[in-house]
Amino acid sequence: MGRSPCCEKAHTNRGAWTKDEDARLIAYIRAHGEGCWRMLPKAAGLRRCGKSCRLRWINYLRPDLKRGNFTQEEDDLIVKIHSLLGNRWSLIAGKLPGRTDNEIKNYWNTHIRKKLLSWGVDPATHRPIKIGSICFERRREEDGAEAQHPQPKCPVDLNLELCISPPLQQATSSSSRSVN
DNA sequence: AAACCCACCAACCGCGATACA
DNA sequence: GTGTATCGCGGTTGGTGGGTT
Repeated sequence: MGRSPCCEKAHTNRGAWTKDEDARLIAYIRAHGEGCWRMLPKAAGLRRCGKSCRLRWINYLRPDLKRGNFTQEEDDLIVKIHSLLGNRWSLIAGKLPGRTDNEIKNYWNTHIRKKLLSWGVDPATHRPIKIGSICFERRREEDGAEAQHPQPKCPVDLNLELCISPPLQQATSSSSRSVN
């Protein structure tokens, strides 16, 4: 048995939100607060599914959101936390006030991922990329590509070695993890 | 000026987790 | 203990704008 859809697609708007829809959503949440996303669209007079309302609020309309470019500090922090937690975007977002998981995920995929790859670092493991048994960086030296197209170097102070913070006994006795 | 390419990002989709009857 | 509804997360898609040919 398949999962039932979260909403009746035939009677809901899809795609980009209009100013009027944004205004209705903001007004409703200011008056009633967040929560019960399932009921919200009907109560707010929106032809959207609750999921869509929640996403729009969290990723775009929340008043505490910090818009604009990521700072170098945020950039470094994302890389460091990602090396510990992997693609746990909501957890990473929790360490970056004013940033959303979606925003960080997009930033990772469009900026940081490419930057790490250009350094010869695997974005998934945060370890030097190896091709077969040959290290990526060594290959570059061997084929002379480095001389013709010098690559940016990984910052010295950015520790990309995997470093799981919980002590060994915690790692074996508990699955809960925290980053501070 | 037009066509094409690419990067960015808002939004959607599917699924696991959780709450509740 | 089980089934259902809802929430929240992560992966992916698609529209748009800017740059290049």
